[in-house]
Amino acid sequence: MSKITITDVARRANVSIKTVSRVVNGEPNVRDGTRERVQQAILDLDYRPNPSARSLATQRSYLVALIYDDPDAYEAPSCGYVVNLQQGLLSACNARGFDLLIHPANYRDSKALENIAKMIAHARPEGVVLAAPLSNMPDVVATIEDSGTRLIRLSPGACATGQFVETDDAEAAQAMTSYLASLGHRRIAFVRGHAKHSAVQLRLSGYKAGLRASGLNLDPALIVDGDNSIASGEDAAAQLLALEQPPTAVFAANDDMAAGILRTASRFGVNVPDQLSVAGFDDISLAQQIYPALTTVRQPLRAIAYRAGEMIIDDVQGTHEDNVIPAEIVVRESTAPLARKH
Amino acid sequence: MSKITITDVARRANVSIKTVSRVVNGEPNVRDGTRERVQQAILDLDYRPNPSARSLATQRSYLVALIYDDPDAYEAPSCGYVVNLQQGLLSACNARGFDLLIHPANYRDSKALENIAKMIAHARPEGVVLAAPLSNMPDVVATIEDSGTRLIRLSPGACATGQFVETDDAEAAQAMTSYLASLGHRRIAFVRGHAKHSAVQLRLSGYKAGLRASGLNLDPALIVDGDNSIASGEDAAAQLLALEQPPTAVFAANDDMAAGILRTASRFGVNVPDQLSVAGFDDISLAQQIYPALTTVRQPLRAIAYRAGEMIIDDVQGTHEDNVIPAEIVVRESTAPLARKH
DNA sequence: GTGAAAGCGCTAACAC
DNA sequence: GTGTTAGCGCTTTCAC
Repeated sequence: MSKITITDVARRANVSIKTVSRVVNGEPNVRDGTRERVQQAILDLDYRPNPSARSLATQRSYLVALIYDDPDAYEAPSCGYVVNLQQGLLSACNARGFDLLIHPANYRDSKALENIAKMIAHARPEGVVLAAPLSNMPDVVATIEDSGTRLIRLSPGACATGQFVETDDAEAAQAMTSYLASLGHRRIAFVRGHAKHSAVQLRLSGYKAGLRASGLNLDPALIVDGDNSIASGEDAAAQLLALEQPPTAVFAANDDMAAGILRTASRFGVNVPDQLSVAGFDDISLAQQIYPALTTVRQPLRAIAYRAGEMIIDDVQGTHEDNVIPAEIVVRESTAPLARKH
Repeated sequence: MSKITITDVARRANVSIKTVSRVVNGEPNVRDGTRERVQQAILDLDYRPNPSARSLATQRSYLVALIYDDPDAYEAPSCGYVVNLQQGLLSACNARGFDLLIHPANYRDSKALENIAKMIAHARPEGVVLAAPLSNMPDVVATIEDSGTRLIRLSPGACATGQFVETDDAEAAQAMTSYLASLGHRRIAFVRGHAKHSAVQLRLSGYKAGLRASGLNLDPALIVDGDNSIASGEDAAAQLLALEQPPTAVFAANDDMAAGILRTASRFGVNVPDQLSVAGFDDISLAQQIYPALTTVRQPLRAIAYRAGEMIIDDVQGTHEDNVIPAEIVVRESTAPLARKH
């Protein structure tokens, strides 16, 4: 409990408290010599500005809040999502002397909106980062906006108004397709996801763009439907492997379906990746637990959250492009260069 | 940004700000009528005390910090641990008007201690909750104690000095053993974990106590060594199933070994749980992902963290017993009543 | 029971 | 360049 105040520093450096304040806040209009004297006094005394006093005087909280869907904690998958966002946002905050408030909101709870409003009214964060899928929910968005707090939404999907940060699913799918093509594959299949998922359409068009960019023709027989489940991946693979000219690579619109493809391949005695390359999307934890470990697309969650933090704290808007963070391709064991024909 | 201050409320209720302060803080010496008038004014105006002003005046921060080992975020297992602790602590904090500060510390980083000290000096939390395994590290503990902040350690293991909250591994192992006995099993084997792990000894003695409590004799042939790995679980199971009188239930000192036992059983054509019941310890995410899903012991992380929060905020010590939270037995598919002999 | 006044540690506005 | 003086919104004496 350092009881050292700005007055102590001022006395020791033989200046007024205002000058100390200037030095602490890096304001101009301080002679170099004075500045150094003050800095020395700060070091000597191990002075730390009192954040409450500062907040009170500036009418600012130096706080950012992260609101996310309350992960029903014993389920692992969503935990990774949350923890990554926390870390990314935390680095942005700490680098700027801000603190982070976390607020898990259970949207199935009727009091969720009330709790959010209460938290904002109580802690008065300078901005709120709203994670998906909450970022898609109009009432949640409205609640935060009504509070007058700055709001950055993460991957808001279709209704992308206001400020947001996201990854471009189409671009990522294109990159993965191009990656598969770069391995020499010419017959690259695509397994679509559930039609309702808005990202699905983007991933499909990214696949098409990837083919085009790689100078490959689109063969409609190589595009099959799935519904995001493992089972549908199994079915899709069975269908594809039964083709007269089966694909040498399959890109599934999510990891679960890719896992299903792996299963079918194993059942058909098709070796992955030697005879068939398989790629997924999302990088769920399953992706590295199955064998062969799945090559997939990963959202750069930390970078996304970091960017959101910057936007709030540095009060920047950024061009649309600044706020679309490219996804990463994670190459694991399920993809390999096309085997040469004999 | 509610700009309503205590003065506004005082004016509307025709009292002095001190009286409003009394009402807000539930202090005595306010006539009932006055109190009601003030409360009505607070509601009418939607008044929220300014936390910074309060902190400044009271010299308190109304903050609790949670320090945990920085989960290398893309690995799921540790995420669940962290998120559960956060949630438990958060509920304790929110219920008391406190906020939670999270501080992931990477102990492999040479600046970790410095960062912890910096966080404490900057934010001045009223207490720190230190999660395992950091709670075992003398330098981390010393850094926090030097700051003068109140410290509660979680599962500190051997060196349990000062205040801490933990689960009793021995008691939990005893409960699981008794549970297996209650299913009718008389030959219950135990697979020990890595000798270096301090909890291992406790789990073994809990097993022994469980047998005793259930009126079963200890058969040394039913206690085999493992090293906490899946492979060692496979070996142990092979050894146990080869016995003249094999066990009808196996309790492994951790989930990984239990998973290994499941594998061997499948290889031997032994059906789990019909012919063999298998139980683990820890409830790692793998436990519910494998088939059959594993019956296991789970640390009540939320309850532990909640208790730690209480200790800090309510400034209670609690008896040793209050601070030992019993683990939960999670019954899934890998255990069943002993099949009757024909 | 209630209120007036002082002060928590800082920044902002304005002198000098 | 530097210092003086008021607050920021609350709690805390201590008087009434």
